[in-house]
Amino acid sequence: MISSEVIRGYIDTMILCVLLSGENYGYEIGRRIRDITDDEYSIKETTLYSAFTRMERAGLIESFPGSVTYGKPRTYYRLTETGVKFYKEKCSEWALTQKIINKFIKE
Amino acid sequence: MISSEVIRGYIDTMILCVLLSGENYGYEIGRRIRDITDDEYSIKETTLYSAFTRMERAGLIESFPGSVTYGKPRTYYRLTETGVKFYKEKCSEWALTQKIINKFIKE
DNA sequence: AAAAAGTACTTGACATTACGTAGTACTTAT
DNA sequence: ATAAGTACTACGTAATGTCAAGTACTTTTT
Repeated sequence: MISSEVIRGYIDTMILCVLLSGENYGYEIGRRIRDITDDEYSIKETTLYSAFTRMERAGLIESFPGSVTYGKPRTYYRLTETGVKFYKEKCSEWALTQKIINKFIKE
Repeated sequence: MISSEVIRGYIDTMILCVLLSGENYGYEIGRRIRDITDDEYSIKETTLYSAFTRMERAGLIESFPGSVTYGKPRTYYRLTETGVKFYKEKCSEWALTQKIINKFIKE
């Protein structure tokens, strides 16, 4: 399991990516992230939910109550236009980041 | 210029990489980092010097006063064995990080 | 000679972020 | 009835990168 100091700065991108394939709620988004990475990365619950707060405040996502319940009532999230734009910017930035960091990596 | 929230977690690796090619002092290390990245990343002075403090405390580097002066007296740094080991670990970790984040990046 | 620019480092405060700990609330499986 | 799983919340904390400002010393420019 990877340390998350590394992933820092890409938590939001991961969440946005999952939301690209449709609206979803916290717990399931967390599961999707674990699945997508083949268990190599698992986002902490607190990290996830605090990211939602931050991202909604920043206008990247919108929340709405879910109708189906199983356990505590779900809160669903969907992407905003700003969110999609932000995601695309992050993708470009990631290319540059890799390019830069790779210059300091050997073998 | 790239946002540094992204680079976070690899500042130390960059510094260690520069020190791999020989002992050096802060200001010059900063310049080397800028050069290596073709001006695409420039480390902030405070970031650099606070990294030295942290890394020396962690035993990754050792400091010693420089004999040549030009401007304020220089403080030189060299790698420790722990530092070299840490650097290698970071290189492996970077491979994994890329693999993980790339799963959330489109086009 | 004086002023400016460049080198080299220091100090203190701050915002952001990921995460630990703990707890709530509700449903299904044992 | 109990445990386990689902789903979220609240509070506090440590680490990190950075801003603002300043010190100290050398070389270049005017």
